[in-house]
Amino acid sequence: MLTNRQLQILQVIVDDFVTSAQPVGSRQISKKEWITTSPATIRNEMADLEELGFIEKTHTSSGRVPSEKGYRFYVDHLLQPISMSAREIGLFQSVFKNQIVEMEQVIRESANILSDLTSYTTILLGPNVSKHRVKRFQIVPLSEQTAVAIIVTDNGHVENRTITLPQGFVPSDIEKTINILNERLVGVSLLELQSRLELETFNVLRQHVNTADSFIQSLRNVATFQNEGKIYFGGKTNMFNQPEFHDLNKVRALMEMMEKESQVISLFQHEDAGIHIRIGSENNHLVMDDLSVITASYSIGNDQEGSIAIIGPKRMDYQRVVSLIDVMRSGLSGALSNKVNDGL
Amino acid sequence: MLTNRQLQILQVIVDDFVTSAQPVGSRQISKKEWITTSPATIRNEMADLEELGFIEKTHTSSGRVPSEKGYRFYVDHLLQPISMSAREIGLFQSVFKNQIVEMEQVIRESANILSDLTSYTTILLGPNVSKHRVKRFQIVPLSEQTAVAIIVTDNGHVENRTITLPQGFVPSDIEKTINILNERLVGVSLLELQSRLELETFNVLRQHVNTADSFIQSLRNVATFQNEGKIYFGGKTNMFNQPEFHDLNKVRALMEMMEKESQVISLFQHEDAGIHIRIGSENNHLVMDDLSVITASYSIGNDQEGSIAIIGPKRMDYQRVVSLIDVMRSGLSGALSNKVNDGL
DNA sequence: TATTAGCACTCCCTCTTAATGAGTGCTAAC
DNA sequence: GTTAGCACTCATTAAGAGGGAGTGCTAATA
Repeated sequence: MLTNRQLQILQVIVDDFVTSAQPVGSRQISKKEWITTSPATIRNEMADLEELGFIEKTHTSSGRVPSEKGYRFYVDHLLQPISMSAREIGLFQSVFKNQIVEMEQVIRESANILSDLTSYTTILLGPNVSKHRVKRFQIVPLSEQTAVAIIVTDNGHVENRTITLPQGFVPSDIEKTINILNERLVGVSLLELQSRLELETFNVLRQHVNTADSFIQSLRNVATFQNEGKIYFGGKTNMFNQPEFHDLNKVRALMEMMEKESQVISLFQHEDAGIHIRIGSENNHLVMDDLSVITASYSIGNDQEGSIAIIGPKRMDYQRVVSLIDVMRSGLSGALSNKVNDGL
Repeated sequence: MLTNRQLQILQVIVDDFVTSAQPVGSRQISKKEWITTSPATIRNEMADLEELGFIEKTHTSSGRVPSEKGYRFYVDHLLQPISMSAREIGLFQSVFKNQIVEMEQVIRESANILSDLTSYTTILLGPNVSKHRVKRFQIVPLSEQTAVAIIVTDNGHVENRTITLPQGFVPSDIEKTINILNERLVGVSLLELQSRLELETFNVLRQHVNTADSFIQSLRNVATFQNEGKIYFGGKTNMFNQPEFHDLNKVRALMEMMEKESQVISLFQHEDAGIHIRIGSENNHLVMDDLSVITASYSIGNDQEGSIAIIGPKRMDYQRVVSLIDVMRSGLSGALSNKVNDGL
């Protein structure tokens, strides 16, 4: 168990290192007015803290730097919520109050604001469409052989695919197909759509419509959706400002990671909802060893969610980011749920 | 006018510098088997070439490097088409032959292949939708107040917007609106759509439908499209491999540029069609001073086009890239025009 | 007259060395 | 338990030396 004085010292080390990016020495700590002991005493305490694994040296005679364990302890025990400045609050309100029409735009703006305020990189995961429910099917023929199939969901999301029509398919066949699909599948969630099609709808189609297997295959494709929401980035190049990223290889690795959708998505995986902080190697990804990720999820209406992530150096201003992400999550939830209730 | 020997020497300097990224010295040039003169003579010629502005030194006693004027001359007069390897041809065919369904996917893959083959960054501009023609309007109500308006174009492209319905708008009003829109606007290009709405359709609507000005405003929004095609990137991080980009600030500036849509679009602006090469400062953009951009356009069907750009260091393998981009342009044009003819 | 060998000179790059300074750990005194 | 004092470590910076690649010029050569 850490003594009070050790807690104080650990806190100063983390806080100072977060702002300066320089190893923190005993003299520097002793300068804080609320620290009354001499540098020598602090050095003894630091030796203990190091032995316990909370801080480490960059070389034999350097100041101390928080270890991952140190950050973890700081995040778990020393973090205190801070309040936001008027300017920040204003910025948030500008996105949410401003009657913005499209959900997509709200999310996009949010990502930018968050990255501006933190000067870290922000990733927003849009809501997963798989819980939307079908509102309407439509098939619009383009030519003898092709048509566009459209699904409108209860949230106003529109999915569309180009499909191939069977030989000899006539307009009345299209009408019939549309009717069958709408009769049977309106209200079904996109997640269930595939299985519902297989289990019943295809059979009905085969009975009533001059159809072909290739057409059914096309419809199968229509019902296949991306499993995850769309990804929005804010401040992709912000990491260039961080001194720990003055190394080209690191920047490069990070940039490459962000180009790969699956790797980005994996940053968001969590057992439960709430605000999560993953520090350095806790991300289980070599590229992320020097980075921390703070994630939270926001909700839209009753059962849909999206996620927010802020990626910064391990030496991240956790207090601030946690506060900001919390405000953003509730702001987004509020703004977007309203839209849903309005039927949008 | 340059002598034959000067042409030869300039060519060697450009070719060698392109592959090695190192200033080229007289001795190195004299080693080429088809160069028969001694280093001393070559030095004299180089002094002349330098005076004429085609090459320059990085410092007093360094080898020579092509100047922008030198590259320009090389590109205009010394470039010879090269043939592609079997492997490369195979790669291209895999995108175009493979019966890929969605146009978007073909474009995306093309960007990746091109960046893989060149190890530069590729940008593809999707076709501009403004020349598509309306195939069908659809309005799907979501709630009392909101609905989704959908436009399907003759190419199978789907545009959609959420709109607000006027108070007291009933289903039959929606039916009427859909009919009016489809009667009057099918076949109109998206470019003209706005003006056609204003000139006639809105008046008809006002006569037949219990409508409101807010509704008309919504429809106006529906007819507003992005002016340019979608942007696809390939090999965004390839520039990290180029030795001239071992400077963090340059990489950063480039990355930031690529995040800004308008700046990316401006790379494509050209008076006429065909393959264009812009070298360094010819791009009129500070960030691009060390970069060259080769652009070409591809066509889809009769009157739509998209563009291809390859961004590399000024020290770019112009011959190869020009060949590749030319193959890609005709391949893309062929593949996508077929799709259009199939009605897709 | 065009070409070339020879040579002094320039500038970059790398390696070494020395000086500086921030910070530590330990010991002994308070 | 705390602290002053001091020897020690290591990163960082600056200055200097040596080597190498390449040039420009001059004088000799074909």
